[in-house]
Amino acid sequence: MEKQTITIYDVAREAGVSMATVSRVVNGNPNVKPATRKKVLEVIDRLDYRPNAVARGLASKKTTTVGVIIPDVTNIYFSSLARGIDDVATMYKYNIILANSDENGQKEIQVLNTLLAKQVDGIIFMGNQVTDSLRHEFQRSKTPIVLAGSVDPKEEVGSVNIDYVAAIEEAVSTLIKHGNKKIAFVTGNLDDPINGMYRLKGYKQALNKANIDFDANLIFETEYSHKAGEAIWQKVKAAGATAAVVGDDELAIGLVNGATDDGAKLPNDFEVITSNDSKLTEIARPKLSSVTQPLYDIGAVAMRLLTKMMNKEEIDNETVLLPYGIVERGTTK
Amino acid sequence: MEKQTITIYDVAREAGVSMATVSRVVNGNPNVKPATRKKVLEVIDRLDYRPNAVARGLASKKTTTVGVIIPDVTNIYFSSLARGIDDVATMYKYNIILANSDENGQKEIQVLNTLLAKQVDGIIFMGNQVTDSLRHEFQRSKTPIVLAGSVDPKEEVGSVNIDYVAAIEEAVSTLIKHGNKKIAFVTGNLDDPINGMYRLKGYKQALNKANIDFDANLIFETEYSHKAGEAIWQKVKAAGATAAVVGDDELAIGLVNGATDDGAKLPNDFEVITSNDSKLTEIARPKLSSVTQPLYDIGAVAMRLLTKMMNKEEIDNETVLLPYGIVERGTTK
DNA sequence: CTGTTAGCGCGTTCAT
DNA sequence: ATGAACGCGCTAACAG
Repeated sequence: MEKQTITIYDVAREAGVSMATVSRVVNGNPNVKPATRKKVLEVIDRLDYRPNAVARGLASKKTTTVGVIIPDVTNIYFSSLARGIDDVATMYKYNIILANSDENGQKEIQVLNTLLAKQVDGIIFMGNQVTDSLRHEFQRSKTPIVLAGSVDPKEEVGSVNIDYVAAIEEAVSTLIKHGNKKIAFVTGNLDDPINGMYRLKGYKQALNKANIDFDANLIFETEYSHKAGEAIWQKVKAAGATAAVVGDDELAIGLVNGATDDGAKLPNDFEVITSNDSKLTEIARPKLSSVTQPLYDIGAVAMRLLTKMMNKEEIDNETVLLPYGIVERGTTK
Repeated sequence: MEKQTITIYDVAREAGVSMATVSRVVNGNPNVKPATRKKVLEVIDRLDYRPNAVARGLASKKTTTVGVIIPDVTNIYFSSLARGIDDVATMYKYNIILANSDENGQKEIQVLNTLLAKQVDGIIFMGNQVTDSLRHEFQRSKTPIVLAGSVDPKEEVGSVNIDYVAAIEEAVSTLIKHGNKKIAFVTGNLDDPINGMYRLKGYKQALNKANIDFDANLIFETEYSHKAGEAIWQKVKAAGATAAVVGDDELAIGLVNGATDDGAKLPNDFEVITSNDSKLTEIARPKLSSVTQPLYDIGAVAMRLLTKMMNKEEIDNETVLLPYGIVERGTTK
């Protein structure tokens, strides 16, 4: 199994120079006479030499690869972020090791450890919550980490997000303005601070400003899936809600479909505003009104931030908030 | 920047044994006296030692990571395959380097090269077509490669797919049985053999068996997006088609939405059968009838096949076809 | 069962 | 501008 074993040494010998010189031209070190550079380049080309990144990694202590922990690539919200991450990673000559965690705490720290063992230069984490054990692992490794579309209430690690509190407050206020008094809050795991702390807080604030009492029966915690959305419609309806803010697009479509299949006419009989503005919102019928957030950019900016950290550059702000908005499409009056 | 630099040497010294012994216990080599194993393990735990995978890779010439070239993670079809790939990769202790290619030939070979430079143990390729330059790169590296949901007409590289010819023939036949005579064939790039060769062949065969003349005006080549589907509806309609087989779910939903928004009632006014049976088919309204194919499994089996190749096991069949089917949901009578 | 000794392929001083 | 030599952390024979 002699895998392509042309080393820097072969090139050096063939070109009549030393390994050091070859290394220099490969790494673009200017201290090489143009003539010899040309000669070396030529040999490299002729021998079809390809630098071994592993050896390089060992010697330089840099792998030019970053780890990305993602709950599930199959979820359009996360895959959109991932795309942004990969694009700017590529832009900065990094590669991505992608690992699905299913938001399972144990898998997460497991994966984190193998990522660190592989000497990734940095890590981007997407997931429900930064548990203490996870934070512990983060800290004992000096590897830079940034959260994308995920939040650490203690703000001990860099992150890029939107202002979830304000976004949901605005969404709920919009619904209130449309005349709704009983607005369901349908979302995923409330252990995720994005749901249980921020979004819920925004929800309550909007209610408060409108002098509407908070009703715990209007809070629905479920999973991010179309099926879960369909299933929860009856409960939402039974609770007397006339509208809902939903934490995930797929879930929202499920709810909308559940309502529609049940004979409800949206948006007149029921209104919904979802949270991620993924492409699903335009695919659904009626199209989903939504909080807008720049998914691709969240990933892209997170990766950009990470490059700065890996590069030990000065960083003005470890936690960046990107702008959000509200678009009203077919599920609001 | 003293990154956690506890080496195998530190452990050896601290435990009063040689590096070799430490290496043995770390790698589960049975030739170690239980007592010393225990001692070493204890030191490893106390020192919080983590084997450096890069050094290991250099020494063993195995990185336990495989490269995955994907057109776009954001496309549910591919991300479904990716999920299957990652899951079995994890199962076999591999990690995945994920790289988006946008089906851009140049990016593909570019990415392929950096993957090889990083010494991945294997590669899974998803993409339109295996161009000659790509095949050239494949061959000059002795690295195992398998295609997932992608096809190489020359069958020179392993792959896992479904029988696209038969699947589409069956889909079209179903449409014909429903009384349709003018059936549009709406798909992506015809340069992709899956579209231009296999699916198209199945389409023609079905027509042929029903004695329906092939009409080139019913062939629509576009891109895999919802928008493209909406846009092409008017053309499909103008061509007089009463039904369509579509090569991508997002594209199909676009077509369906385009028709519906235009006042058509599906499935009575128009029928459509899509090709991937991704979760989008259940999300859309009406739900999409579809060729079914085990997306997750295609990825999983591809990865499994790759592990065998990396392991130099005997392989009975380099190109495996998984079963497909047809489900009729809301877009067929 | 355990220790010694070579590399793996490349980056990086330190001389020259 | 270029070369010699050492080391990155670990695996893999080979002895013992």
